[in-house]
Amino acid sequence: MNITIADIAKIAGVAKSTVSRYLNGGSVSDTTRLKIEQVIKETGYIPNSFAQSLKAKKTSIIGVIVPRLDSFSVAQTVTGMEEELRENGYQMLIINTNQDLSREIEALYDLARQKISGIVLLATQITDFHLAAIKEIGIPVIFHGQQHPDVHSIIYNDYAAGYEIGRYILSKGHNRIAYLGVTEQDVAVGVERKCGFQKALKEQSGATAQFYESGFKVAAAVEAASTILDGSGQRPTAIVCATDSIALGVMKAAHMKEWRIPEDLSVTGIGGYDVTEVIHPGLTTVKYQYAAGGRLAARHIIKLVHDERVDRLTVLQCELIERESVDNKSIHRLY
Amino acid sequence: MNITIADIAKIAGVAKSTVSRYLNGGSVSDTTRLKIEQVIKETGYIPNSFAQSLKAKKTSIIGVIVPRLDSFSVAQTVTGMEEELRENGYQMLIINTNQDLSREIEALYDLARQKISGIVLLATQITDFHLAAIKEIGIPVIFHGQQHPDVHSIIYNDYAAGYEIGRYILSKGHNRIAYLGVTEQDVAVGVERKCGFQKALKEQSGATAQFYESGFKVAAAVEAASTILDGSGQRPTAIVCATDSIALGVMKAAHMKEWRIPEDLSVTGIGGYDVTEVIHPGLTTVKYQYAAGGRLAARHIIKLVHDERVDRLTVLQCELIERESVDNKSIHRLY
DNA sequence: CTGAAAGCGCTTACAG
DNA sequence: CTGAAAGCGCTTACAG
Repeated sequence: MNITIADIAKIAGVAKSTVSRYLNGGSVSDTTRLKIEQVIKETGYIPNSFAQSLKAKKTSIIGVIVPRLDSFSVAQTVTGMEEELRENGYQMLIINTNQDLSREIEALYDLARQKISGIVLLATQITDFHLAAIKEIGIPVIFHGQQHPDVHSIIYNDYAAGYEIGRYILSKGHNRIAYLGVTEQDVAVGVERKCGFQKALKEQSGATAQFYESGFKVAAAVEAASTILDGSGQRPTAIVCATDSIALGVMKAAHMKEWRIPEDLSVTGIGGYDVTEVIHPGLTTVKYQYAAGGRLAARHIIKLVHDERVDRLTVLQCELIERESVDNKSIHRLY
Repeated sequence: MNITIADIAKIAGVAKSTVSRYLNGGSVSDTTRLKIEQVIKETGYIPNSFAQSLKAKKTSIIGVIVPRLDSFSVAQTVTGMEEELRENGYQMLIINTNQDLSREIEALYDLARQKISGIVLLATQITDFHLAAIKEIGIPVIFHGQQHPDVHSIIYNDYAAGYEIGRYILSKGHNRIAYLGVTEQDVAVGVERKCGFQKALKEQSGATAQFYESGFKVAAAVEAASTILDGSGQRPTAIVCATDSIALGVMKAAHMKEWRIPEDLSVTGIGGYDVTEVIHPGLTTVKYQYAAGGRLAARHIIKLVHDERVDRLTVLQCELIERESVDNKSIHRLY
């Protein structure tokens, strides 16, 4: 393992620079090429990429900072990103911050120290510390999932997603709706989706909604939903959820109370996780193309690394998927 | 960004070696320390980790080779691994091979070239090429999920999992059972689990089972299950599935045909994915501690990197979780 | 405590 | 086509 280019050169009876030239596709005579090739094969020589990078002053590694790995959206995004990166000769270094914002900042500096070529940050919140770090490290960074005017960003159209799902649920005649969202600190998921929904609500005279908040995990949603369903006031006919995970939690809470879906309660999600298609009843939701989003982020960061122009902001569209979790209240039932 | 230790030294009026010593916690006088600290702060100096690694001849990066990222088990495993690695000052470089075995071999060499300290391979199949590569690169490698006597391995007790689930389903009075497994090329999932199940079967006189094979994905399982359920022969009262994903597919197929679970068909999985708890009815399965397995793999690879002793083979136990997807045929129903 | 010098393994002009 | 030499940015004995 400790064979260096000098060893190869000595054994092959040539100069180091010749070996290096061979390695990098420079012109070498057939005889020396054959000789070098053989020695490399015999010795099992593997170039030391540090030394290479030390000269080249960069790696072909893209850093990806994620808040967690065990989430459908992140896993899909990262999968798409990895494929695109690999196809373009880049590797992916994943840093999982476990939802710790300060760790995101650290990660930014860490990656810079390692002369990563570029960074994609799957953001949940953007703070001044983020912006300061990005400015200081001076390597290309892309936000994915959240946006900021100073940084290249790729987002999903969360506002449209909320709006579509709102229009849909209202078109089905629901007017006692509970909206189960998440913290407003998450602009994309907590604010945009809700605002989109509210816009739909405003357009429909006579419709009202109650707004609630849940954590991101299924267990938190189960709890939040139980509170809503046990509520003393008017019971909602539908719960609109900011994410599919939350919708899953709501469905579970409903099952536990033996409410039927959609007869007793309609439920919608946002995200389009695979599992929403598999469960019964299938969940009506808005599908996000996470893998495609990941690929796009990869393509953009590669362009930035090559100093090519990239749109400051890219908005990815999404699509309503109608399944069986919403009851139609606007037609008269036969029985 | 191009500030080097030499710049710091010049500005601070000291030698490079002094700066280096400061950086590495060597003894420096208070005055020079203060001076250096200030210059570093002013310039925003970030050490070049290539140069560092070039001397140190190693990184603190562990490579993790995975067949895919968008799977519950992989995501959990990797999450656990990343936490343990980070807590010990290591970073994780993930390579996703997208189920392509030859890419696993490439990845092994790639990682070696980058002087990764160690490698964890989430294996599905082990070939001679793997073994040859591992021998050649000469850095520590751990198999996770599959075993081989020549390589440090961490596996789950797949045989016991199959056995437990077999005993359980038999104890519930099922005797027309379909076992829906996967390719035997995957020793852990395709062979071990099935053999465990078969052992349970042999111990119970009069019980028989039909064996079928499915792909790993839900969609493949839906198809396989449809074939079983439409079969001309005796219909099974239970389908035992080699993974939770397959069980999810079976449940979906059953719903599509309006078979009730568990009344018309019992279903079991193996894996213990989060979603199996959330769906209705809850899936009876065998829970694998994926995150803990990932942490353990991380701990082991770190030990190997430090030349410490590690058991050649570690077998992780798992636990039956009884939920609502299995009917009890051995009691007389009241109606 | 501090500094000059050599070296980690590679690449890159520059001569020949 | 080939080789000698300098240099990438850092660390590490070795003197002082």
